[in-house]
Amino acid sequence: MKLEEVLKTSKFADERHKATLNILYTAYWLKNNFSMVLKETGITMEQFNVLRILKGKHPEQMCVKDIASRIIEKNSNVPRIIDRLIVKKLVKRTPSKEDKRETLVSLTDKGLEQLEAANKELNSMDAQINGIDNEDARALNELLEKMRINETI
Amino acid sequence: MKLEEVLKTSKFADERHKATLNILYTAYWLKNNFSMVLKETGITMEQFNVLRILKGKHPEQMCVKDIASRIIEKNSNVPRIIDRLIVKKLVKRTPSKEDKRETLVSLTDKGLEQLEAANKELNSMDAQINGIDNEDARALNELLEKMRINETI
DNA sequence: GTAATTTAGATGTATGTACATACATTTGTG
DNA sequence: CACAAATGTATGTACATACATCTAAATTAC
Repeated sequence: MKLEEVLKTSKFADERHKATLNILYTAYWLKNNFSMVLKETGITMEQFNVLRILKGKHPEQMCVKDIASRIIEKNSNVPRIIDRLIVKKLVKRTPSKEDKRETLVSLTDKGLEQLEAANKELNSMDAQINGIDNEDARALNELLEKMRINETI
Repeated sequence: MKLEEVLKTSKFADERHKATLNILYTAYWLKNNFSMVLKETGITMEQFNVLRILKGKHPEQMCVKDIASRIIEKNSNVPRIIDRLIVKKLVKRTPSKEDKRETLVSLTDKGLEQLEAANKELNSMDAQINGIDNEDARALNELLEKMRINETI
């Protein structure tokens, strides 16, 4: 769907302005689709992201700071996301012995299980709704990284 | 900056998967930059968006539903964003006479003034941080709209 | 070796999102 | 006209974000 239809307006100053809004809307659209699928498994997208990051080191532990550095939304409050994952018994949290300031977090068996179930569903959803192939995706990645050329954050 | 550096990982299943994360991150990056500029004027990006939409009809009024249909994040709670703009005296809200269910909202002078000041600063920020030209932007818009080919929301 | 600084994480507050629900008003249908 | 359904808006709750501040622990500077 064209952005003009989505936002019921055609008042874009130029293609650059439209691209900015288009990225914001596409991210919203992606998040919405992901969230719908994840809802069935009872976790939010932010919680899924933390589980996904933990899987990268599984069965080892990661400290909160390491998780935070790999998360997309850098301002996320990782300790609070972990709180909710603990309640659901998807991760466990233990104080570090080397550095007593740190908290170490790792996936539980249940967490790994739920993550893999969620991944399966997300992949099949993505295959259905995402209309680009790997070649398009490569071009898209180049353009996005070109846009962020003056990385300020 | 490459996404690999941003997320401190290179574990992308393929270019499509990377593109998904790249869009999410670029939207986050855009929002963050916009928010930083808007912070000086004391409004959030969501509040700015409502002001921007109202300006499209200024000095006429818009009902809440019309505002909601033009906003990017369709699940936003527009009445509550308006609440906060009222407190800051940037918009005013009056009950509709034609349809007593509706609430009509319009920019105040102060609202218009703040909006234009914010726009000036946002444009100069965009010129500094956004590394694409209009031709790139056109390609980007095409790819994003191709991605959303199976619009489900 | 102790004070100052930095770092890791937790927590409080304001704002926003996602979603369910409530309520008044309008519209459609017999 | 009556009454069910749809519509426009507001509100409550759980979760998340943005950001400031706090505590404890580690690092550094002198």
